[in-house]
Amino acid sequence: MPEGSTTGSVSRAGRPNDVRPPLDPVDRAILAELERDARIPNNALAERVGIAPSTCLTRVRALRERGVIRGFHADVDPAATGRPLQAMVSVRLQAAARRRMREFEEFVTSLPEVRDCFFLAGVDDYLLHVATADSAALRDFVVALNGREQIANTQTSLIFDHVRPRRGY
Amino acid sequence: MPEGSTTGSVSRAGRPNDVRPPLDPVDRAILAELERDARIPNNALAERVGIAPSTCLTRVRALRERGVIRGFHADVDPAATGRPLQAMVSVRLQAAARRRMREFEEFVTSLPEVRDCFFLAGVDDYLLHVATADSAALRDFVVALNGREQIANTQTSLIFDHVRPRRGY
DNA sequence: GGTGAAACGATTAGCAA
DNA sequence: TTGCTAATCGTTTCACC
Repeated sequence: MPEGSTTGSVSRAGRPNDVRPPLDPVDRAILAELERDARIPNNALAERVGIAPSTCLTRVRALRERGVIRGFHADVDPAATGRPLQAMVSVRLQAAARRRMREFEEFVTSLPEVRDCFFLAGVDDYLLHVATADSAALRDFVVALNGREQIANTQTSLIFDHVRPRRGY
Repeated sequence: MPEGSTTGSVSRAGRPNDVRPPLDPVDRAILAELERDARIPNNALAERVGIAPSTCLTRVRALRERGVIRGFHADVDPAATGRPLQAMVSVRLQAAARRRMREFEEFVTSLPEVRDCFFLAGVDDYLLHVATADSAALRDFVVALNGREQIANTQTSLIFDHVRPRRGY
């Protein structure tokens, strides 16, 4: 890979080891399409964004390798798998327990009820997005959380609805 | 939870048009795999869950048609697309504005900063998961929200980290 | 629910801009 | 360096067991 003279004319003389070229409009179109439907065939994706299939494949692979695309996931309806009740549980740790936050994170992410764990800067330390079978299961979950001496208090809000906007890039 | 025929005690074949048979262990294995990697080839998926490829394809299609799988989405790193700063913004509406919640939802889901919008039962009405370029952009977003007369108040917490546990079914 | 052949899409190598 | 074309390879589909 020749680094010497050829790149000099265009390169923004900043980081010689820059492996993160900016996303061009085609990359952004690819991201928008794959976020909408991660299983669109490469042919169809290429046509939608206006490039050849092989080029499209190369770009998608590059986006994965650069970490722009972190993965592809199925969106499974929690209600269909026996967890129709969702809630947000904010958690405040005991001041002394903040030295063992890793331990807490490993604990909560091992619980089957927890869908997401956000580590926050604010009055609360964590926000947990949980899904349970019913209100009794949710109560059991919260009671179990509060039973750990690391935890100062929790506050639970039921989720009536969850909208995930279509994102454009 | 293979307990032989004991499920009959709760879910009876009462509805002749029941198009939602319970998920069997193979279905659950398929869901777990597709949630982990939505782009796994059908062959590999079939082998992992121990059925023939054609059967696997039929099951995946059925799971989609039944709404158990709601879609497949790429997970795009917000930082790589110019939005490295994430926050949770809780929103309380004016009492009078609760009759026009649809309007509010359509507004916030049209904003490019908003990744998720949760409609809550609790002290706050909404929780917004947002991603912005920097703290100035976040401030502008919150100021713009508070500028709408529907909104009573907001509270913003920065997100330091977000862990998405691997879910098993 | 499984099998095999035909149809389709994905991938690679080599070429053109 | 990037994108295109064409041949190979693997995957999906469908009729049938």
